[in-house]
Amino acid sequence: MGDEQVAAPTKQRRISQRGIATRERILEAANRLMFVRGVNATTLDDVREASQTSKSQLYHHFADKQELVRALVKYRGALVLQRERGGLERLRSFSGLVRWRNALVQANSLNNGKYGCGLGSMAVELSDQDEQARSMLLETFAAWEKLISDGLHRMRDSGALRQDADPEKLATGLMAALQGGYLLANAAHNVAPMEVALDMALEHIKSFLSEPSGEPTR
Amino acid sequence: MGDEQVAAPTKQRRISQRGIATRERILEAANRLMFVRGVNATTLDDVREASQTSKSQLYHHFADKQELVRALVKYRGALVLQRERGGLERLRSFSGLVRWRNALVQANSLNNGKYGCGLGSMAVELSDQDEQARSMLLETFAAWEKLISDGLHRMRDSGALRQDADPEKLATGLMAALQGGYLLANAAHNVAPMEVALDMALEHIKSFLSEPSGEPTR
DNA sequence: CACAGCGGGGACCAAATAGTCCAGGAAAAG
DNA sequence: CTTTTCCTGGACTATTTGGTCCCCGCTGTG
Repeated sequence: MGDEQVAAPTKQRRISQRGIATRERILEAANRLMFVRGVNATTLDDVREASQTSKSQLYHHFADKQELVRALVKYRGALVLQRERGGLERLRSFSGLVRWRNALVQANSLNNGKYGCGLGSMAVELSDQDEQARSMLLETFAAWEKLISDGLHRMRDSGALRQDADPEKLATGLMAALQGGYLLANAAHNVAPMEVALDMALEHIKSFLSEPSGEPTR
Repeated sequence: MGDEQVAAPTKQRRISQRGIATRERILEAANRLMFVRGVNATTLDDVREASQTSKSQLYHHFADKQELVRALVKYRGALVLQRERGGLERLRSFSGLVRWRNALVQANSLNNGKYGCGLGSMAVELSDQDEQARSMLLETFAAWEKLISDGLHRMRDSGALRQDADPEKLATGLMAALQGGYLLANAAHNVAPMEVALDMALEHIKSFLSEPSGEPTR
């Protein structure tokens, strides 16, 4: 009867700069810790200590641990996609793919193959445990693969790749090789298997390159 | 001074049939539960309940959770290797590889891609957490890859594969594609990415098959 | 049948860990 | 400057979970 609220005001909470910074600090700490120890093996107390915050802040910014983890999935996904956009957005040639491969290998070799892929390891840990996290990770993988397949499409359009190349499948295969490579490298504490895996995938893509000159073999 | 024991009697515990059966029951339950929920997300109470045993039995047969997990790594590794030996021991042709691929895909499609590889998911969860488990998993992966590379060696020796094929690298690439495929299939709850990944790896191996007739292209 | 030692049930304990609360301080709005 | 709302510190609670203990039963052996 009284003043009904039209177009619900959403109870918009004011948010201060300091609050944003704290939230960011928590996420950043969770990101680091859960990268090296895994999600389930990291406690909120670890995060609290590493982020120099207190319990109440954790629960002020995140409803519970699950929410923190989900926020981390989003956070890490954004990081990876941003990084990958840099390396793949202008991909137009096979040598660009090789450079991309080298960058990933070099980054992973800095920790001797340890820890694996920030996205892949979360996918393994969370897929059977948090449906929402799984679906976010799935989307992120899709976006990542799309960065690759878009590049491959450009290569096909420019004639570098043959018409019978399937950019989507090639991208999926490359992503699988990358993730499998991360996994084996992590188990071996050695980046070598990841190199072999990526090289296999690149070799496979190479087999779809147009003949530089001369008529096709068949 | 007194009666020093020569050649320590090892305090050999008698072990009854019933004891063996209980231990097996525990391992089998842990295997099932940790396969679907993950290792860290499975509690000892879950295992106790699922195996119809009691706390004291768990600790009678395993020193602590870590030991149980390590025993599971061994147990599961033995299962996988046994299964794979069946499919790979007589591998002599490319079509054999295809059959092997189909069997894996079909098995995984029964759960819509969920849960991933029993070995791979443990590798992700444990590699950064239990050095001993990691090294056992590493050995198991090596043995698994060797089953593959042995088959490829046979194919090369028989002339099916060209001399410039590198069985070890091909096996590593195939294993990475498999593991990456499992991972993506798990995230997607769909076996399709695993198929694409395995097909890529098989296609790559195919490119090393000897020309059935006619002279080599180059 | 008696005895030794393994196997088992389940209560109990202790530590770790998630989650709550409230008072006080900082920052934005009026 | 005053008021309101947000942000923070940190003590406190509840629950989960790994791990211990004790006592009894079973089983095989002499």
